[in-house]
Amino acid sequence: MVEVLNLFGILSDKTRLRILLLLLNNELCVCQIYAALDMSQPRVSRQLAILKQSRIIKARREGKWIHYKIDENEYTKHLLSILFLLSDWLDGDEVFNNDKSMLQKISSMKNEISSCGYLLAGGEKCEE
Amino acid sequence: MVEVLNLFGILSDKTRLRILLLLLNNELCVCQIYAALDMSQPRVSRQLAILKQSRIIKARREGKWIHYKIDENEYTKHLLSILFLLSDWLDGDEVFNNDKSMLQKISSMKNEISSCGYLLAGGEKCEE
DNA sequence: TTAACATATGCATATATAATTATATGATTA
DNA sequence: TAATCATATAATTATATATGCATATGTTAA
Repeated sequence: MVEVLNLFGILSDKTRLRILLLLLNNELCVCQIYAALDMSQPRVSRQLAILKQSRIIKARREGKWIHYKIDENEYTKHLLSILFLLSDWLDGDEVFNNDKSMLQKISSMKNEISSCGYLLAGGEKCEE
Repeated sequence: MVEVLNLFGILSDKTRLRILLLLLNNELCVCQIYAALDMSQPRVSRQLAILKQSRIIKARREGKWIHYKIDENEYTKHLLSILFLLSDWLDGDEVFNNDKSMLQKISSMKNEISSCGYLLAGGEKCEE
């Protein structure tokens, strides 16, 4: 029962839930996630660390970037069933839809994302 | 998305999850719940109040007793799908199975349950 | 090797929430 | 009406956890 409770604890946080819904069909780097969610980088990284420690997601380094995706194991098998129900339930949800369309826009960008403005139009540098 | 998050928050507490799993197929009075879970009455009542306020369960008074059952509405439709997945996932879980067999034992008792000992063999009075 | 960049993490703080104990409420029965 | 019983709730305390800010780590490029 501990596993179940832990899973629901994971899913009861808005940041984590939004991250997982983004990762449901995609492998993404940290910058794409915080840009899509319009959140600070530490905020996203902290939750990614929690998800990783619970063996819900897996990291893969590629140069400067670290990509995350859902780790497929016995535990996440159940998670995926739940997320599947959810994507149905959330159909029409404003936050959910907005996250998805944001992701769409930036799916091919990585270099254009900056940690100070989250998503800079033309890849400008941060102003200090 | 708020509803979804609230639901997962509800399900991430062990006391509440165990209560909901008991109520999945039964209407029960408070005393049966705290006896089956071997918990104090206030502890159970507090969580029942939270579940009721979230419109997950419904109360029905019958004399001295108050019976609770899952409130069937648009919201709990999704909850039930999840609980259904869960009862499968938890198959073999010790706490889950123990709760169920405890409930079995006391399903026909109500007068034999006392708030001081939770479940008294022959309906004795509490000793002060 | 230095600068720039992507990501992670330590610390401090704020907030939420569960449990216990004691007591209140409301119904029944003597 | 008084006593008893089932349940609810208030107050306190303890604990967990999310976030922001600052900074550390590790990689690439100049």
